[in-house]
Amino acid sequence: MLQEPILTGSQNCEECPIRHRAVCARCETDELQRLEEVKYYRRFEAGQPIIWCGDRMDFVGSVVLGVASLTQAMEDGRTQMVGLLLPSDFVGRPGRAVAAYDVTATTDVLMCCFRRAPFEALIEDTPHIAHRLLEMTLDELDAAREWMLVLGRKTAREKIASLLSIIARRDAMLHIRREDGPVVFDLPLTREAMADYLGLTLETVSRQVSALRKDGVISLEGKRHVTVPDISRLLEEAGDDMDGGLIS
Amino acid sequence: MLQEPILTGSQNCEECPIRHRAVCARCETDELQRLEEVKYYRRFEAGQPIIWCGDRMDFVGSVVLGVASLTQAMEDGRTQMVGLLLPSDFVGRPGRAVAAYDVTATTDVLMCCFRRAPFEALIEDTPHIAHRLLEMTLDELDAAREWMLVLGRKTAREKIASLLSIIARRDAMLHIRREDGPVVFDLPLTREAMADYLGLTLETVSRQVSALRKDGVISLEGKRHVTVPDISRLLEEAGDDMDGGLIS
DNA sequence: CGTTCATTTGAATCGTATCAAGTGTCGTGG
DNA sequence: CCACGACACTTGATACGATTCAAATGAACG
Repeated sequence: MLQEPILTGSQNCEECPIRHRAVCARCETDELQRLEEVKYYRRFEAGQPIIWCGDRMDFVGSVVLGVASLTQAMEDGRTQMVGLLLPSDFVGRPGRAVAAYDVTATTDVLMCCFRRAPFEALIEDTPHIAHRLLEMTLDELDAAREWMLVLGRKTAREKIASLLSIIARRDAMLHIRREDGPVVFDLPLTREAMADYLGLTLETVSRQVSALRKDGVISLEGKRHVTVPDISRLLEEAGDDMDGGLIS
Repeated sequence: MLQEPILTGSQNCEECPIRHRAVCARCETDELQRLEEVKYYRRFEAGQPIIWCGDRMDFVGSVVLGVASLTQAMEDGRTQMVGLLLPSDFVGRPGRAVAAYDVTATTDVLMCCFRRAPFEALIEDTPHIAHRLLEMTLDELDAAREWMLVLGRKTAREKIASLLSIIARRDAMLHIRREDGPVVFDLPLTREAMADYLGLTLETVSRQVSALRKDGVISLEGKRHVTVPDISRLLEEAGDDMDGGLIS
């Protein structure tokens, strides 16, 4: 398991892959310097916990590389994913010392961490950071609400199609691609994680993925590599009618 | 329908019932004055739309009195409530000109509105407002995530118990009451609104409310007035084990 | 008194969960 | 090189919970 992928933290903010999307996006050079003083990098292997619910948090930070998940659990073991953390997403809540959710590395993850106390002080007197954080929080709230519609009202098949759409859309934002060609991506989630995301069992996830494959909505190579020949067909299956618009 | 209840907008912020919980909570007197310059009141009758999804928004604002709901709809009519707006809750997203959700008055509602453009300018140079808005948005995000667990993983009975707990908890925050006495409140929602909140049908809501009544978890006078003899019993039914703690 | 609307209740159906078994792939150790 | 277990995933049979469709009840109002 001691592969060393691209996870070497660039110490330099200017070259950081999330420089223009993370909480620091709007910072000027001098503001970045103040951030760098309280920042450090941490790596987590796929499957490893990043934070346990109830733990004291001595840092907040950004996902730089990889995928992490925010989950909530009931005592009897039922769990629900409540956030999918992709590169540039923020972890932790300023002003809160104790974690409210479990955070787990879904793939190998590189986090850019800020010591909590000095970061909170920075928020107070750096409007560029506070503003960006507000903007990001509003975006997350919108995402959470879209997700609520999925959880509350969509069928299993629609839920799977919705999840695939979300991942496809994100991928479309990163890798530039032709307008109407097939979309190709790797699922960063196991069937179980997909189930926790969608409020289903892993068996139902498996069945519905197979069904979408049989119906030609997607095709698979291996278990994780997905090709979507016609993205608007997938969106139709998801029950959304935002036709075509990959860039939200 | 032309009842005129307590919905007379106090023009004076100092006497406003949500003065210390709304977006203006942290404002100093001079900051309040700048807000007052761009503020006006609007009333909405129960059942009336406040904003339609896709509408241009020329204001943002706070719910002062009453209950409103934020809902998302699919083309085929399925709808999911994604926010329950109580007094002091904020409506609208600074920086966004077009409404993303339908907003409907569930009861009679009094809103304190701010013209959008000047309000956005105020955010820029009034850290007290920006900060409070961030704090409120983070709270809403937490609420949305708790709700996602309810939608994704709880049974119909647990969903109803969860909703009643949430309303009971809110009521406990407003009306001071003895530590361990019975909790009494009015449901501000119809069975259909409850169903839209919980991702159920109204028939299932009705059945589960009846079941909780038969099992002595709650008692009803009329359809809407609820008495909870033992709040910890209700929390147990909700599947939460936050025992007793009414104040979160 | 009749209409309307919210709610309740009943019976049948359907979708997803549950329980159980089986497949395929990978890495390890004999 | 093959047997082994571990793990992720698939598939099947059955059970159960919530939906659907339908009808009945009750309160509010003109």
